[in-house]
Amino acid sequence: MEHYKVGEIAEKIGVNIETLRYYEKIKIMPKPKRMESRYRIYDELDLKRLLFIKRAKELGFTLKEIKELLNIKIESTATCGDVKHLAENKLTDIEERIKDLKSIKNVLVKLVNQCVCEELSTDECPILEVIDPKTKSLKGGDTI
Amino acid sequence: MEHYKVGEIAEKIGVNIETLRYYEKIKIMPKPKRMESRYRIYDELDLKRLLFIKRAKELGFTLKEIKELLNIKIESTATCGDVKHLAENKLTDIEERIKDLKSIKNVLVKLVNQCVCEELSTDECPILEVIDPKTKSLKGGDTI
DNA sequence: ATAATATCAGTAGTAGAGTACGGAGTCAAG
DNA sequence: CTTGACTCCGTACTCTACTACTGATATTAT
Repeated sequence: MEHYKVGEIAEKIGVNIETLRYYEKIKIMPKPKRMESRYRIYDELDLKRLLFIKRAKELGFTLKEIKELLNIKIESTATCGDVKHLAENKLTDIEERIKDLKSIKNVLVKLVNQCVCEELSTDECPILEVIDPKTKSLKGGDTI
Repeated sequence: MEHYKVGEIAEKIGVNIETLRYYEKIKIMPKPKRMESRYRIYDELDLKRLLFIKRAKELGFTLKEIKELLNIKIESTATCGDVKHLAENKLTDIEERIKDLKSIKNVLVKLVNQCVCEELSTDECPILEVIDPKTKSLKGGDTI
């Protein structure tokens, strides 16, 4: 099994070393094993976890939410049904994100293909039409 | 045309009044018209813009990026070709977001349908497999 | 007309997510 | 066996995106 020192893994995923210590502190990353010198050692699983965290952040999840996503299966206190229920909520959230991103994408596609930029009055920005006002905010609902 | 006072529109979209003043300050929202009393007045277009900002934020865009998205068509200094080029980059970014969200979605669907939570060892978290490490980070590229 | 409520502008404070700094211990090359 | 690079830990600082507070006007309800 590959293993890395903190500087190596930081380099590999493109984050600051301090970020790794920070993730450890807020418990989104587990405490890594240590060498005799107390240097941290990371493995492939840590690498995967960090890549997931990085991308999920870019996709708009908070570290708190990412922690929940990563812990979905470990919640041994919850019944399988509970976990299922919560996973379903995350799923709904993600489906809505995909839907809205697709709407934005469509507008950009039109913009790129037709190059309509000159033809639009300053007042009508096509991108404003993509969000359906009927979509209610789901904030404050269930969390996993 | 409908119009709203700051408190009304804040209520309508579910943000703090101060947030509206903040958005005005950082110029992501235009300066609104005023009543004789100097009270701000917002209209339907402002409402749409604010809904877009709110949702785009939830989708992981920064206010800076959202500003760029909203200004894509107004950049009259840029040639149509430039705008097109930049819109294409945004498009690529969004397509990748959709792709990765779909991967996460698939894992959650499996989780929900098969309720595999009990069957997995603590070590193997299915969600960690969704991000393809070959995907390079595109940070620092073009911005609009 | 007057109390309660809303808005004004400016400034200060907060939460989340890092990022930097400093002095000490560790390792690897010359 | 020392010099330079790496890592350790704790603490302090930064940046983004708000959020709160204040004392002064403005509007609205009774």
